[in-house]
Amino acid sequence: VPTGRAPTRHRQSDIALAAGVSQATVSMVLNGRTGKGATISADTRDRVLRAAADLGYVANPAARSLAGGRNNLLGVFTFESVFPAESADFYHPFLVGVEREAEAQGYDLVLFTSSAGTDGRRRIYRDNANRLRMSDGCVLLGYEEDRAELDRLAAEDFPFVFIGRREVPGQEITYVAADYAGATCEAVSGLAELGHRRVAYLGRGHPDHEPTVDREAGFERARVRHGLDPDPRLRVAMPSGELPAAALEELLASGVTAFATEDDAILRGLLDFAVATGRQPPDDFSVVALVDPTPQPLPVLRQQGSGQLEVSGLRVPRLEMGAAAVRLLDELLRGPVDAPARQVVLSCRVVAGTTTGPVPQPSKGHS
Amino acid sequence: VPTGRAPTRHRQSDIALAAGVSQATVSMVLNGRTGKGATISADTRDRVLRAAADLGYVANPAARSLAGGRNNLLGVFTFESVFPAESADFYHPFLVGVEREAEAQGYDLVLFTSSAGTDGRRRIYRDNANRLRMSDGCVLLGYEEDRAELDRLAAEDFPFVFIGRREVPGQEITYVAADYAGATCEAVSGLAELGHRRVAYLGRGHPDHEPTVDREAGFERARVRHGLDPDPRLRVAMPSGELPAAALEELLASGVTAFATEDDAILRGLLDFAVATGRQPPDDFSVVALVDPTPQPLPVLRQQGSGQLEVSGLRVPRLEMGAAAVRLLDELLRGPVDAPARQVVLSCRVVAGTTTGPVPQPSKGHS
DNA sequence: CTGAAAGCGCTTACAG
DNA sequence: CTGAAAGCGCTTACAG
Repeated sequence: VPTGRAPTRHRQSDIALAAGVSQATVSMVLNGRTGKGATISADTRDRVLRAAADLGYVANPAARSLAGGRNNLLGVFTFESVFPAESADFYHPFLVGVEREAEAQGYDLVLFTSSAGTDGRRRIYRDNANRLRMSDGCVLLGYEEDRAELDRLAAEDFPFVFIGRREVPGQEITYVAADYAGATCEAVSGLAELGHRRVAYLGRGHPDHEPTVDREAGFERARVRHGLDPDPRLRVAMPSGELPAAALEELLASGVTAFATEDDAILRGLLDFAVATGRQPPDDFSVVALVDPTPQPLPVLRQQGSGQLEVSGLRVPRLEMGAAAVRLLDELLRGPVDAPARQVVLSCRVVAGTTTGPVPQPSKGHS
Repeated sequence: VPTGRAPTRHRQSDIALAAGVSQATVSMVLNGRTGKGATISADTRDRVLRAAADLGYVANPAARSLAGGRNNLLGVFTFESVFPAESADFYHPFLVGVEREAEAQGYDLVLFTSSAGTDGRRRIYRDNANRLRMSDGCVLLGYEEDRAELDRLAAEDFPFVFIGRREVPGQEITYVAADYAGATCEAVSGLAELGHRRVAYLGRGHPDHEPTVDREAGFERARVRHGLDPDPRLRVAMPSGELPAAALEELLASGVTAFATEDDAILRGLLDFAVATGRQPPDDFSVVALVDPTPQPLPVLRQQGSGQLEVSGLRVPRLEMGAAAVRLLDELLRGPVDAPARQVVLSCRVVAGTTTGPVPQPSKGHS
């Protein structure tokens, strides 16, 4: 006998009593059930409805979902150690997209905030249990995902959608990704069309990370297509996100006229370098960013001409990706259990901003 | 017989089978039950725990809460029509506070995104059900709350905490509020100490809204304390948030030297008026804002001296309020069912910014 | 057209 | 120390 706090609430059996029908009939009326050879006389209907109104009846959602099997709850899980509820966070727009589409589809959202591990990283599996199962299905995101956890999750039959391309060995998983390869190719092609021939790729050099692989592939595609300099020294791996000024000077001295930056930290490092050395894109070199600059103020450049600094490069459709993830998850939940995994790839906008321009006049001879 | 995809999910009876015990024992072990004359042998405990881990067991939250147990799920509900996941939203910092404290306390969060009504307003009661009951308890927020719904919720015995002071007739509810009265008094007293005697209160004029009542009470306290002009025309009610320039001109002509603005729209309207008429706080009049200006750029004033424009006035401790709400809710959930409602009031910081200064020299005689 | 019954997955007295 | 049983409030075949 539970000690619950519920005694004040009425249940279907109370209505049934008041209306002089069975509890099952109350359920049917309240849910507007019709087909299945079940019809309710108008009279009964009215009595039930009136009794329900009189008693201020409210269905117990827990009981409802227990009986019906579904929660109407979509999970949101991120591997990032800080839940991206901060504004100006890179992940925030994904969440906004998820939330809007969840609203449109009539789902509530569970934010798995409880699962921070001792190291500050979030974990799916805690005490050897998968808390995501609290929800009907889950949207996952985060750059630094834990592959072991992801592999284990993929091995279960729990429905989930990753935001971002991720490959799990031996499994097909459902994801919604940005077309980093295509957009990078487009952005770098833009540089080539401006005349740039020695373009440096400044990246983290994570060879196992799909988003990096995609950008590098797009870069290579543009390089081949436009006959850009294949010099391997132009592929700069900077795992910490920092590159010494000396190395940048060396690249410039070697004839590099444009940079593609893989992430925000690298972009900012490059702009800081420009400020520190009195340089100015696009006069001294061009820059394309391979991901949106975050809204934090950018380093102020020497003189920004008439208008604002607008970084050239990709714009990841984060809102749309979040919304698409929810739609995919919804399809997963509605479809048959054995439906195949699906992959959706959304195009990025490529912006011609104020950080790209023609090849600067070489100070030293360079054809 | 439900058609769901649930059969893959393990339940306590599966563990019981695997561990060779009864389902009830599994429940006890999993819930760490001890007292009540119920003890479990270490051996049984281990077997159950191991089986649960092997099967990746996770409790069904609906079943748990139906049976009177707990979910570890805290709800977040806002009456605002757009869920405040947008950055730069007034409500966003509340949510960040809620989320951080939820993480600290080990709760997951349910965002009730599904409950948008046809009019775009969110509703607690939909399809005759209180969906909040999906969670163990709920944090509510939103300026334009629906009193009928709030009253109905208060009449139930569902645990919730409102962020903001709200009074429900005949009920004590638990809330965490900002001390608008005290902070408004402090801010207006600051004006008085600068010599202002005719201070206008620009508000929405919602006499039933507690935050408005509190600010007006604080204003009145300061007025009496400092012998400010009691002229009732200085209490300006502008329900739409807009006041015609002519009315502002009239106030200034009548000798008003300072304004207290109740919300962000009114503040911006006043600053726009200043820009449009070539005026400049604090040279031509002083302004204190009775709520934080949102991060959107403010109207650019004629000349902002050496530094930035910083609006004088209150700073609502929104993060702290969100966190406090979760702590209150946690106490409600841990405490006895009949524990009394609690009210927590947090102080606001009062900032002396760049929009307040000494009384301008009167253009027309005015003592 | 409506009722009796089973069952969703749990928690909690209550017997052993 | 552990099991059998009741019950939380619903939905849904299945009989009438």
